[in-house]
Amino acid sequence: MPELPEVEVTRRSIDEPLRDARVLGVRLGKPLRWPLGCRPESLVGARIGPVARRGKYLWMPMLRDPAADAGQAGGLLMHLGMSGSLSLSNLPPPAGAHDHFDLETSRGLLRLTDPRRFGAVVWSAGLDVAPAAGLLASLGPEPFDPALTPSTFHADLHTRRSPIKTVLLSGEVVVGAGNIYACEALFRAGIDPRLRAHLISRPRAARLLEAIRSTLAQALALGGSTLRDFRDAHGMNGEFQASAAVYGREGQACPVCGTTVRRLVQSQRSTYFCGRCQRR
DNA sequence: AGTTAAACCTGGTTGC
DNA sequence: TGCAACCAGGTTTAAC
Repeated sequence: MPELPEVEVTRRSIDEPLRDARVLGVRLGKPLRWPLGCRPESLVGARIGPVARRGKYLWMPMLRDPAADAGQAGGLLMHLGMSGSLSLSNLPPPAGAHDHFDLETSRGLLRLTDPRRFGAVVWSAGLDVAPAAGLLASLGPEPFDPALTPSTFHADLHTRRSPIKTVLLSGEVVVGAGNIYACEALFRAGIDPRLRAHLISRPRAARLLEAIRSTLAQALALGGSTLRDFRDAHGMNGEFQASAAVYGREGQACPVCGTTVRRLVQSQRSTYFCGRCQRR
């Protein structure tokens, strides 16, 4: 479910409601991708700081007041995997079969529901995202980072020989575009997803960067994409999927030229594209 | 070293 | 109706 827009929508839906909330308890369900990395009880008493995002990861600071608090300061690095979503509620229903992490706080219960359990909640000591860098080390720049320019983007693409679709999915050149938005951005940029990244010209790289930004920005404004089950922490679904030109539309007419949208498999993921609008 | 397959899981949909 | 096969928003790990 969650690419950058969905994760950011989620972040915005929990940041303010949980600000300065106290952790009252933790409940763990089945194992997620990685172990929590600390005793669940050790989180009790912490104060939740501003929730941040890096790529598709969320960072929730667990602050301590040194005066009368022996607990360790750090934070929780959270990932929604393929099927995860967070919900925040004052009257939560009993934990279901797919509810694998509950953070009981003074401002409601934050719950991670994740049927496939590709998601994660990992403790990391330290007050910033950076120390949790083990998992974040290979991430490329944020799509809206001003330091990411057509020049740097083009230079990075120039070092990759894989198909551009695969390179975008790797998140090593720019983070945030998953399968839906990589397909949509390539469509908007008029680039064939099979084109090897290093062969992309400077002007086309500039156009692709702009397409990635406009696609992610539009998705964010529409609350993300809800293909099956994505919801923000208040239960609101996204609306971007209705705006998708090619994703999930194999066999349908391209909205621009009418050519039949095709599907192919790259890196074991479906790629949707228009063979006429998108060129090598 | 760089690129590609396999793996982690569950559930919904499709087709015989 | 039953059951096998395939599909799904991600990312690490192992293998060419």
